[in-house]
Amino acid sequence: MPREYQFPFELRHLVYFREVARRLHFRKAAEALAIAQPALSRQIAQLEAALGVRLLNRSSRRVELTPAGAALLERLEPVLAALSRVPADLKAVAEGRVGRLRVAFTGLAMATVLPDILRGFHRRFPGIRLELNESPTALQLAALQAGEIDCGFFHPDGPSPGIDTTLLLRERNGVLLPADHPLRRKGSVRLRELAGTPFVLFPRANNPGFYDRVLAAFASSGVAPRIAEEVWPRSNGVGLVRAGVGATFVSPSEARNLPPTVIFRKLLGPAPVSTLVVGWRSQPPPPPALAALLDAAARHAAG
Amino acid sequence: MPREYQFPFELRHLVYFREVARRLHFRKAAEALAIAQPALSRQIAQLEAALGVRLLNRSSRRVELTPAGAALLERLEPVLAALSRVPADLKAVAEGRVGRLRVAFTGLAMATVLPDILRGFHRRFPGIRLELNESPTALQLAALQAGEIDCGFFHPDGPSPGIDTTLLLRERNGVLLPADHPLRRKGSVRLRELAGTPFVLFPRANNPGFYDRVLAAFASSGVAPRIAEEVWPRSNGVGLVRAGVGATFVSPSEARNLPPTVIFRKLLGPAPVSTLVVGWRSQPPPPPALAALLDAAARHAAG
DNA sequence: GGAATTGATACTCCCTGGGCATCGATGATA
DNA sequence: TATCATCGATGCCCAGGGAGTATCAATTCC
Repeated sequence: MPREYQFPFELRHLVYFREVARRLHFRKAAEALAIAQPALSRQIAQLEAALGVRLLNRSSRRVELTPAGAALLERLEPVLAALSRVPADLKAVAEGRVGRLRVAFTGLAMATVLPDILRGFHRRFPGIRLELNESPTALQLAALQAGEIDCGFFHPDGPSPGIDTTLLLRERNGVLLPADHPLRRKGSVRLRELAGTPFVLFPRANNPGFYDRVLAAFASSGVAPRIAEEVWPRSNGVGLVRAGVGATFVSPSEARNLPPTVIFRKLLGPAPVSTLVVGWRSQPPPPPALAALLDAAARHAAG
Repeated sequence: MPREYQFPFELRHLVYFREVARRLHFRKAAEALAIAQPALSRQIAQLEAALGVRLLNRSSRRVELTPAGAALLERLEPVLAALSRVPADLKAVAEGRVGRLRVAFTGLAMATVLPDILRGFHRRFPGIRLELNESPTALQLAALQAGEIDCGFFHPDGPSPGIDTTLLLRERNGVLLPADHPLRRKGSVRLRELAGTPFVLFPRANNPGFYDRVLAAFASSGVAPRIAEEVWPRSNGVGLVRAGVGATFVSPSEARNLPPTVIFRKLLGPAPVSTLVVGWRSQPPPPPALAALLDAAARHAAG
């Protein structure tokens, strides 16, 4: 009997028993298992002793299952089948062929680079299930630290300890104006010209770095911003602009995917700068599936 | 690494790994497993080598699961849980507390003793699932020999090799007459008085012993039977009698459960005798669940 | 910077699984 | 009916390897 940690038997006993129970013949089963018949007899006897139950009625001419033996065989089949798949499955997980990635992103990420990155990644790694959740930068950083997500697409406000990042996007923002805005005829505008225009921004806590860059741009233009609304996620800001509530800031990449019911104009002079990175825990090093996604992101940024 | 019969690991490795994966702490896991920490480290290393995959990232201060380790833990939980139930389940099967019995019976058995036997048995062994199938005697004997049923309630025609039986019922049959039969006023009749009455019998092959006893009873009464129909199962014969097709033979026990739309009369003089037994394979000896059913049947016959 | 804690390693012991030879039992065959 | 072949069980031995003890190297905390 094996040392008892929890089970009074070992996988060996179960596999041996299954072979005997299938063939109802010790010698043939032993041959199939590539062991000698006495060894098999002893292992079966051990298993019976460990369970305190007779599994096989055997004369020297016939071997047959007891009800308990039949019940054991029945229960064993699915268990052993599941275990036999484990090695190949784990290899696939380790190599990144199958698995799961928890990915967080901001609205800007989804409006710009993320769809392309995911499309290419999913084509090359169809076995990886992505769990995508929109989330503001601050929450993404906390979730990364806590190990709740594997990577995030966010807008960094300086470096974070233990988090590595790759820059994906760094763009001077332009402004998004309602279709009936007085400056709609101009090809580009200056912040100073927008002194009287109400702006749609977002809660500072969700991305303090960019929020402060917005205020800094206003300040260096010598105007004070009129903040009409704060809205989150940012994608809803476009609707407010279309509704004529005010203007807002968007990056050129984002503007390309907006309908012509709103007007995008480049900013001359001071302008807030959006940065988008993908970030992940530096320790432990990214497992293969994550490494593949990060690689896809980096190549998208470069190409 | 264990000798490779099929799996590159043993249950021990899996249980050890689960403990470490749950606690993320080798020393505490070793303590819980009641082994020394070095032994645990080595078994985990072996498991990783066998799978060709790193399961845990460990520094001397932190232990964490790799994606492959997380996948393994996920797959292990249900498997180990299923295996941990096996010993108790098999014990229950071996003791006859749970299980399955395949029981065949004839119409007469169901019309007489079987319901009582089953009611008592099921109350005392609620864990035993009964699979009940009506089947003629000859088929029951073949099914017993082939191991397709565990016991049968049938009408033996002499002893069968390898089959043990217990007598449950041995009754002189009476006759079942249509309500408008000329002899309906008599309290009992003789076969000789039924010379002109057509009879509803059954295919001889389904119970040749009883069939021949019927013919013998007619012969010793000096009359030749008029056979109107042969029908199977026998319960349908009652319907034909009620329809006025003819008379048939039934045992007094069976007659007690028949509606007053047909008339049962005892037979004086020669009469066929019905015997009902429960039979089972003599080798191997009946497992507990079957033994309990056989015991219930025997006690019903005695009591 | 020292101390404590953690997982890994070196070495040893001995338990136990496996092989070989053989036995007793059971049908098959002549 | 006597012989033979085949089956599973048993006795004996060997060696592989699992577990224990002592110790090491690395990391973190005070």
